[in-house]
Amino acid sequence: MAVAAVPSSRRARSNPRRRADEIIEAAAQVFAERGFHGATTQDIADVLGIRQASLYYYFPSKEVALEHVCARGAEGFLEAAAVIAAGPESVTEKLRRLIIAHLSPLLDRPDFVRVFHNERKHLPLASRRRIGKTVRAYERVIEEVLKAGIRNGEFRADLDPRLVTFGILGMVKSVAGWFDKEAGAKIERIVEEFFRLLVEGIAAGGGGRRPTRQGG
Amino acid sequence: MAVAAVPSSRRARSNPRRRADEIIEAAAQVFAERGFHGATTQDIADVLGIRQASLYYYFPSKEVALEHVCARGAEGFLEAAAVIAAGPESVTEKLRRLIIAHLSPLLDRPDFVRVFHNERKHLPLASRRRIGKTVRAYERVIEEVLKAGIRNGEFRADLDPRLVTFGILGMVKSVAGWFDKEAGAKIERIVEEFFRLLVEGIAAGGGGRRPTRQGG
Amino acid sequence: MAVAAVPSSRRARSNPRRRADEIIEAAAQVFAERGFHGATTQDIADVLGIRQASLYYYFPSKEVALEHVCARGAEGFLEAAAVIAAGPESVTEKLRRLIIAHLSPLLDRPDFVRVFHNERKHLPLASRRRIGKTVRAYERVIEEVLKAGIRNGEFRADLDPRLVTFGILGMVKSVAGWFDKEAGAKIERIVEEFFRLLVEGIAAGGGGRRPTRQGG
Amino acid sequence: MAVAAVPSSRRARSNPRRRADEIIEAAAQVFAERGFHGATTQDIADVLGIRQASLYYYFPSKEVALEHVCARGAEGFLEAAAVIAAGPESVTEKLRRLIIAHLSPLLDRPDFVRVFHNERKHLPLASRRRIGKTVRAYERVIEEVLKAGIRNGEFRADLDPRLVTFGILGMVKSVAGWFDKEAGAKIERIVEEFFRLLVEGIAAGGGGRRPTRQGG
DNA sequence: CATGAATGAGCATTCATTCAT
DNA sequence: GATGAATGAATGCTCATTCAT
Repeated sequence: MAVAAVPSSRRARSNPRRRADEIIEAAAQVFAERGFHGATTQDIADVLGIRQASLYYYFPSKEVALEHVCARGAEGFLEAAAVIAAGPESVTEKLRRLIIAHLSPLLDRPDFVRVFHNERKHLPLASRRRIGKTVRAYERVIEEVLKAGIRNGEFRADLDPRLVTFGILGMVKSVAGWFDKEAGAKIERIVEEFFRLLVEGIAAGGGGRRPTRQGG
Repeated sequence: MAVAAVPSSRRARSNPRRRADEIIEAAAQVFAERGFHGATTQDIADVLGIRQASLYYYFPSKEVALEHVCARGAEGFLEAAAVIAAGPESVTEKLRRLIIAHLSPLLDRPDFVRVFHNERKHLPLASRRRIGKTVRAYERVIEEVLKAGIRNGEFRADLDPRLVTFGILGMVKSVAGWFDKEAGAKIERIVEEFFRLLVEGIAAGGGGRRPTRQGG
Repeated sequence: MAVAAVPSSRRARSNPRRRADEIIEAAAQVFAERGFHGATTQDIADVLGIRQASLYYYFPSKEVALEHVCARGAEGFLEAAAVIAAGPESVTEKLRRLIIAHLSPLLDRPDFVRVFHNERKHLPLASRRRIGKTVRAYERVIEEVLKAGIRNGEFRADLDPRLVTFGILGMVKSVAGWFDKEAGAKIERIVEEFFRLLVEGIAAGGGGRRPTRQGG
Repeated sequence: MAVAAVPSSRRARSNPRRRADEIIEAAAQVFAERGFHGATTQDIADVLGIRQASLYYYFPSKEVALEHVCARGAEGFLEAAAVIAAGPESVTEKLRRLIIAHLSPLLDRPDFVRVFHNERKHLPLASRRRIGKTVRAYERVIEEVLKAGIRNGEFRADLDPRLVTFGILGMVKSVAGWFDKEAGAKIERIVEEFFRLLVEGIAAGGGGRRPTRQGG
């Protein structure tokens, strides 16, 4: 699952496709670390050990590099979620799978996902709009799962599906910010923890206990 | 907590202290919108209707402006949380209050909070370290509340306090990203929804129910 | 003939209006010498003894500088020609005046005129179109004078007004290319020579003589 | 004089000499359209449908390409003019033939001629000097014809041969600038019109009428 | 207080050119 | 013959910052 770790390829025979991907990968890394506007094309070139001008053999502008990075960062999210939503499982199980699907990409392309989350606002208008539509479609998929759960009684009837969608995504998205630091924490543990937190809540023991304003 | 409603102040005789605050406020607005490196001092000057060079009468560098913005964005978080944590209420109620305390600043200085969250990584090393310590202290306060809840039986015994802390903060922090769009949604509704989500979970009926891998 | 228009200037500091004009003047000089694309902004700065970046305080792009230069290079041509065309003189005299009017600007702003002639094709589409209209209007003014001359019998009846217009303009325009080298040659001499060449032709004796294909 | 009708030659086995000529032809086209410094080697390659690097198989530098283009643009002018000047015809007829000789190359290699006229100033010093000598020799040939005409009484005695040479060349050269637009206008018409304009002048009817300053 | 003018440092981008294949 | 890959050297332009007034 880990990236094949293609050596920076000094030898004559590197696949050109691979080379272009390496460039974008370096861009992802640098954009993730310093932000789009905080990163220079020189930084990207330094990662690759090539001259700055050489970058432009592979992509025509820094902005286009960002588009590529964001595209790969967003890749598959909507499709995976749609497949899960269309499945036969209980909504509770679907929720678990959605969390897994949301977090998995962080394992093999964390920088891409981070850049997609944090730097997509710097995309040129056209691609920003396009990607915005995908994001909203993604949110809608989750919202629909929540609604289905409410309808079939698996989830609380008084849930605000939209707000809860944002809450779930916020919680899960935050993982991108600290996943490196906590690299030891297996992603499965995180998934399980968040899944139970979302389904059962924090409260201990017996059932329908309503937390009261004044508490115990 | 109420918005100070400082009129954009075109008057000649405004308190110099106030004027300096206006500058920082404009910086916060622009940094929030375009990011630190994506924003220019010209952008800030434009918001204020003054010349770019005039900014330097009030702060010595763009970086220092970011420090001011982040400082005000982080202001009070730790103290407020510490006060809540030290209070006599149940940990469940403390959790509710912590959420309120976390979200309130968004009401009167949303740009500052956003910049603090998203741009603090561009701070010079010294202040980044300082602010990092505060953040970790803040996280620890919450973690301790969770641990206390586990100890006294209010919270599930198998909770990972650190992971759940991150989850809660992630969920709550995400509000900063969409609060504008959902301006209609009263902050109280959001607090209530997230509070219940965290305490009770999403599942209907008895909280004790263990969600199973294969679900319904 | 030089533009006076010196409004109240400040102290030792030169009038900002003047300064901006100086920049454009340097640009004209450099564009005339090396062509638009052959000239660098550094070249312009060198002429002025300032740093290259300082140019951008006065104009936003090299292209805009070219627009200014061309604008001043084209300035007044159409108006002057229209005034002459509308005058009471004979068309023959009008022709003489048109030649004078065409050449005079070379005396006080030769570089501007040259750049207008040779580099206008490098203008951005919008201003190129605008200036193209002016040029065609200018040509039409001359063409109309020729037609009037044909109608009233001052000029040969079998003249092709359009072709002759181009011929006249071509002849007169060529002066821009060698005026420097021949600086000794007074402009009045050139005007007179070209005027007579155009009106009487080269042939000695009776103008009515038809040159024959086999000549002599 | 007829266009060689070189098919754009996609075939692999074209004569290498021919191929090199095609490269230069493409260069001429692009230099004519955008100017030497405004044209890129990529532009030239695009015209040919080959890669940019491939150009360097045929010529060692862009500057050398310009030398070739200018050389072909200037080719034959001096020789043709010298032959005409040495002929037995009347100077009037010689003038007509000189005009024809000057304009003919525009028919089969207009881009070369244009580049020679407009871009020769960007040639490296050595070839610029060489070509400058040819040009001056060419001008001298014409000047001598004029002088001969003055001496033998065919031309007006008060003509300034040098100035009139420039005037004639300017008028005739200008054709290069608008020949495309007026492609309908047969070159013969232009020659005839300019020839009569130069010999007889614009004025109608009876002979030695001196145009007066105040005219009709 | 504020600004006009200027600039140093840097940045994205271009482009002619090289060279191994 | 031709090209893919790469690069050195600009080039136009931006921007935070300075400073005399």
